[in-house]
Amino acid sequence: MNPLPQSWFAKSALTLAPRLLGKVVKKGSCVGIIVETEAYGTDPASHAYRVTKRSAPMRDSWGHWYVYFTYGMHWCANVTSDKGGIGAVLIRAVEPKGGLGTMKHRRKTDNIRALCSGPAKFCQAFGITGAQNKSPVTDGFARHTGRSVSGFAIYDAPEIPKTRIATSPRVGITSGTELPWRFYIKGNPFVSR
DNA sequence: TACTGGATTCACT
DNA sequence: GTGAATCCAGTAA
Repeated sequence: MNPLPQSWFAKSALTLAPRLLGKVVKKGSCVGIIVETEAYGTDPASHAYRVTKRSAPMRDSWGHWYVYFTYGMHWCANVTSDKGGIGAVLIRAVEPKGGLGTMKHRRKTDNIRALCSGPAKFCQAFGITGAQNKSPVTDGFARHTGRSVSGFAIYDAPEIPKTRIATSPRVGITSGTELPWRFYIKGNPFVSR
């Protein structure tokens, strides 16, 4: 299984979000399949709407992790996208495939369906914090530059057939005029509510 | 410097 | 279905 190359992420967030479904995310012993993503356009609710010091990784690069802290207690992991633009795709849910013991310990639950079925749950289960912010999504990039490998990467996997992908605008976020788009694998029990 | 609000989660009713 | 927990980033003054 090969890490996705940096160039693979040089597409718009709306294009990238459904194509990330089915890809494999690994960090240390933890392994999972991405089953739900979310893409924002120019919604004022999006961190990309106004580039600040915090959201600068979205402007400066693509194919990097953009990890931010929210609600005083949760981390959320995004993959930066949009070559020549500004954007990121939020990883909302992952189907656990490896390192379940570690995930259960971090999440303090034995309920496998509750391990990664939410953006903050995913970060907690995988031990993702601000330390991973701005690190490249691909191990290959790290090797190429000689930087230390983050150990936190997305690996290639067969495309999910479009017929298995569902799309729905996210409700409940009313600050903007444009709703973020949620993509998920139909029937997968690990997607968030 | 102080204040406000948030891409969430979970316990409780 | 509702509300509390919690603290950082952004903004206004």
